Amino acid sequence: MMSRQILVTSALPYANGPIHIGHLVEYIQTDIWVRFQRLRGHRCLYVCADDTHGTAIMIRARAEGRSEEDLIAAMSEAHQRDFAAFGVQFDHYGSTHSDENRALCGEFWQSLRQAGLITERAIEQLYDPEAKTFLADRFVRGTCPKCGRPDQAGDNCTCGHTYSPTDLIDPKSTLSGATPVLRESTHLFVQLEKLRGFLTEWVDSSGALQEEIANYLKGHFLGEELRDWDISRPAPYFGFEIPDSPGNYWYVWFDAPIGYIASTQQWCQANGESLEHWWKNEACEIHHFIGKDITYFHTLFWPGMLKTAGYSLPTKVRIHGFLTVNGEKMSKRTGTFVSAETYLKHASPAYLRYFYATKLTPRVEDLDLGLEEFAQKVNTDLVGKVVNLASRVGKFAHGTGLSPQYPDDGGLFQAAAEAGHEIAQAYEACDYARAIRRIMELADAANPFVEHAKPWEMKKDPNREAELRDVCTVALNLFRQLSVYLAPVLPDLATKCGELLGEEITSWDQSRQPLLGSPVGSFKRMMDRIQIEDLNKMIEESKAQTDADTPEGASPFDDSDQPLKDEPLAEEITIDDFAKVDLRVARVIRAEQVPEANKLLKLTLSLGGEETRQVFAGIKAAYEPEKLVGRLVVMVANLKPRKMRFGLSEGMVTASGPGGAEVFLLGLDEGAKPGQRVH
RNA sequence: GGGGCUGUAGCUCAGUUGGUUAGAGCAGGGGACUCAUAAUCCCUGGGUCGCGGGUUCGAGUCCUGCCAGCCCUACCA
Repeated sequence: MMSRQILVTSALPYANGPIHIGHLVEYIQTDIWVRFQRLRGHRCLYVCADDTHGTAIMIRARAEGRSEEDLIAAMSEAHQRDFAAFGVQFDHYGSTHSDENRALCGEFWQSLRQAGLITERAIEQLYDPEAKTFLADRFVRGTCPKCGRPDQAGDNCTCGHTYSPTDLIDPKSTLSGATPVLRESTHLFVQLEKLRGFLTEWVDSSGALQEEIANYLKGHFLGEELRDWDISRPAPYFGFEIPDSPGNYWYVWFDAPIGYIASTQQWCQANGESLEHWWKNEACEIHHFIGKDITYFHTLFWPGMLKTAGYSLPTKVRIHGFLTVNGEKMSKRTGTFVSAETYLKHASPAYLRYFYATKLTPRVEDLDLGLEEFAQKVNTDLVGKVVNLASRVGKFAHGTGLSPQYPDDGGLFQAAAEAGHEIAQAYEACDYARAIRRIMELADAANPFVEHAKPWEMKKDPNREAELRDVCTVALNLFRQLSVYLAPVLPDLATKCGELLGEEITSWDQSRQPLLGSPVGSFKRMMDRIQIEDLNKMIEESKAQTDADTPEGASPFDDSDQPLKDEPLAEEITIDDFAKVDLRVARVIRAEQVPEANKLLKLTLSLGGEETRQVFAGIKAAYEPEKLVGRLVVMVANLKPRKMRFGLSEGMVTASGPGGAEVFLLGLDEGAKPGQRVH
């Protein structure tokens, strides 16, 4: 087999927070791939770095009263410690805040200038006069211009409306509380449209992208004119100042991917290699592992930049989905937002590596960590099947050693050796789920062999020692094959296997030849079962950390303060004001879909007797019409009727919640009668 | 509304270019064993392959319409 030269990257984690189990999907996925390539004898360089620039870092450093450099150094250390603990082995871990990166950014910039891709224009942006900084959308809050809700984010409201922060009524800076002013500044843009020909061709036929991603890009971006990419930010900004545009800085997404190259360069300098050999060499493959959220930076801007600057284009951009826990988005409130550090206190990194491997496919699908499934899979597959194989003959084998010739095992070893091709293909294609499935089939075939051979009976008969040794030889060699195949995922298990059998596992080909005639070390427990209680404790601890972040404490209920933050209390009113609103108990007597409406249901409400009202309610995503019929609701009965596209709405049904599927109708206790007023 | 993806046993998923009675693991039920971390082994129940059309001698697999879910994006309130 020809040895390949491969450069691999994972996305650069942002230096604004700790690594959590969601990040780890990607780093574990990448690390498995890298270890696999090395086991196959390929030359593989794995580089990464902290992504350190941008307003968020600047703000956080200020808030903590220290320099940005100080903050990012501490973060980098924490990140690297977490990665190391999970067995993620980089050849080099750099930082985008490095001299090498600054120089490379300058080089890319020059190329873009020379290619005539840079343009300038003035844009208006909100500016915080107290904090003396321009405000990114998320640092502005104000009243929604559409629905009038106060304290909404800079780019969209909980009502679903999207707008520009300059449209907000009464905007406030979240940094200082000051009222931002509109200020004009010059921004620099990359005219991506000029690269359309190249990008279309690359997306279509380079083979670098998963099919669904290529479809998405073609349907979504390349279908219309590509917008200019705003690539600069005015001072103050933590980043690199643009040499030929004083007072302006490269936007963090310009220098972040260049950080891949800068980090490689640092490694090259330390190891006496040339950067060109890795980044301007057709023989060198380049693989980027990223999450779906940063797809378009890596599949449009980045190839465009590389092409313009004369660097190699990615061989593959391998995009994965997000992590969900117990079927839901990770959330601090439910304790499923687990940091790497917290995880490590409760469970072994090997478990997570294995579980992720069983779930990872080449598709851009979200991956669910069901805690029950997690524990069950690790306990059954790894402890019950794989390690058990060694565990059950370990004691016998220590006495006998391995047979000088490989005994008849009914073809098990041979079959497993042949399965190696298929397993390798699956690893190569990032289809770890498939690889693991095949490996577990082998483990499933191995245990019955021991069962039927009954080594424990042989042990009792001194005349059968040779037979016993043969059984051990088979079981341990099958175990060794599994360890080789699992080595990319479980390097520690491979190490322990190597120690037990006296030969380190360093190559995939070790799965093809049995180990014979050598002594066997004393068996040591290789892996423990997960206790589900440990995982529960992990969740509890994560939850507790969140509570600690929001002091108040001592409440027996752990309701979040977020709803109140999202929608603060309205101004005081008198009882007479309240009396103007006529709230009535009503019974839903009909509930229908409105075919043309996305969010609305058409309700017919009875106020008792013959009195009915037709009301359109935005609760389609939250309620099925059939289940509403018959129930009591509270309606605003004296609201001025409103003509809507679908008909007249003669009132309003009361409910809480931000909208969408999270809408909760007000209910009534037993005994209430339609038509009764709510006081 | 537009785009992308998904929909196969209770759960997690496999089903290669369409080809015999649709598979695995786990969970469930029954039994066996004791070397092993209440591990293992044997047997076993369970599916109108989201729904409807079409192409075909033959469709989970191809085409089409619809439904549901997730994501992106827009609009409407």
